[in-house]
Amino acid sequence: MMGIVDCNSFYCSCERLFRPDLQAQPVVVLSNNDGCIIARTDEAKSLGIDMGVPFYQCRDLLRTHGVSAFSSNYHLYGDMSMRVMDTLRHLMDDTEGLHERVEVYSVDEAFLDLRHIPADRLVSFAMHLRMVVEEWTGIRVSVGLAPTKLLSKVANKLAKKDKQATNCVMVLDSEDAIREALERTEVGDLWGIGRRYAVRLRDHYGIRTAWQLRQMPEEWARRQLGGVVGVRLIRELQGHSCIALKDPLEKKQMIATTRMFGAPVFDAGALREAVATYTARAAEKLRRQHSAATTVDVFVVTSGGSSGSYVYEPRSDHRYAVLPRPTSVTHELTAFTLPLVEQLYRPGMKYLKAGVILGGLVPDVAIQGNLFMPSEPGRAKGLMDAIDNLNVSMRDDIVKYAASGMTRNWKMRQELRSRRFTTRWAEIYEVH
DNA sequence: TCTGGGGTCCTAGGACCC
DNA sequence: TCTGGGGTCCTAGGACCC
Repeated sequence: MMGIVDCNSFYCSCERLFRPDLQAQPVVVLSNNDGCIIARTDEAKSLGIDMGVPFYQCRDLLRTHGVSAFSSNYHLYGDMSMRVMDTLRHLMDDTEGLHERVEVYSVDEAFLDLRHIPADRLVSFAMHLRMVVEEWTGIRVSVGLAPTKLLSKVANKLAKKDKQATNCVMVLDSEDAIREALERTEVGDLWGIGRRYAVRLRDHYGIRTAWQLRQMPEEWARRQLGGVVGVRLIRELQGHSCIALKDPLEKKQMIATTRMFGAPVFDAGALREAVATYTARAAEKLRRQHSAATTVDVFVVTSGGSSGSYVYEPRSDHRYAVLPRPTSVTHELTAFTLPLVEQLYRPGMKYLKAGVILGGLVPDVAIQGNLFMPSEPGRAKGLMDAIDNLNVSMRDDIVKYAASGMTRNWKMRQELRSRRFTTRWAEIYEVH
C-alpha cells in the first residue's frame, strides 16, 4: 500500500500556530507581491473565496467578513515543513534501513511506502500518524491510503472533503471502496488531469468521473493523454502501482529564480540589478546541491497591452548562453547572464518580471575542464563557501555583489508578513 | 493601479554519427 | 530506375504538479 500525508491549509495553519486567536476564524495567505490568494482555511473557502483570485479583487469581501490576510512567510512555512517531515520519517522509521519510506513531494505533502504495515493495522496506523504530527508540530494533516500513489491521492482528497465523517483519514483497501471513491471523483480532480485534459475528456468522450476514465483502454490513453504518462495513469487507477517512491537524494535538473517586480521596471540598470540578484540566488541553490551549471537562460516578461488598453497581456522573451565550462561561482554566472540582459533590453518597454534558469547541471566534484580556459584555482570556490556561510549564519544577504544593487526599487511587496518566529532570534515569539 | 514561483516529464523533429 | 538502418543528442513546446 501507498499513502499520502497532506497538511490541511498548510500556510494558513502555520500562521495560526502563532495566532491562536485565529483558530476558528477565516484566514488566507497571499502569493509573492501580495498578488493573489494561494491558501485558504475552510472558513475562508465557505465564504466563496476561490484559489488563485487576485487579492485586489476580493479585498472588500475579505474586509466585510473579517478575514485575516497574510503575505507569504517562507521562512516560517519552510521550517514548519521540515518539522512535519522529520516527524513522519521518525514514525516510518525502518530499522532494517533497506530503503526510504518517505518521499517529500512538496512543502506540505509526503508519499509513504507502507508495505511493512499489516493490512489490518492500516487504519490505526494512519490515525496514529495524524495524531502524533499534530501533537509534535501543531499542524493538522489528512491521510489517504490505497494500493497506488494516484489512488492514495484520491483517498486523501475525499478525506479532506468531509473531515467530520472521515476524521481526515481514508483507506481504500477493497475493490468496492475503490469503485465508490472513483465514482465520487470528478475526472478533473485526478492527479495528472489538468484543466485542458478535463475539458477534452468531457467534451470529446463524455468522461466525467474517474471511474469512467478507468474503463478506457491503455492504447487510447497513449494517444489522448500524453503517451506513457496516460498509460501509467490508467494503470494506477486500476490499482497497479507503477509510480514508485522517488529517491530523496536525486538532484534537481534545472534551477530557477524568477520574480514578479514590486513595481514595473523601465530602465536597464534596475533590470540588471534584478537579474544579478536572481543569478546569485540561483547559484546559492546550485551550490547547496553541489552542482554546476552548463547553460544559463534569462527571460523577461513585458506588459504587452497597447497603451490605454485594459487587457493584461504579458509577453515573454528569453536568451540563453552555453558556458565554456560548468560553474557554480556567482560572478562567473553573472558574466554570462548580464550580457543577455543587454540583448533583451528595449528602451521604453515596461518590464513586469524577470528570471534566471540554470540548466545542464552536473556534479561539481568532477567538473570537466576546458582546454581553452585557465583551470579553476579553487579560490573562487572558497569565496563562495565563505559568502554562503555568512549569509546563512548572520542574516540574508549580509554579503552580496554590488551588481545586485543597493536601492532595489523593484523588490516585491510584502506588506502583511508575520514574523519569522522560528528561524530568526530577533523575531522570536515573546510571552510577557 | 493591482494577477506567484519553481519544478517535472514527455514528444516531435532536426542534426549528426557510424 | 535506383537512394539503408539504427542510434544519440539537442531544443522547443505542451501538458502537468503544488
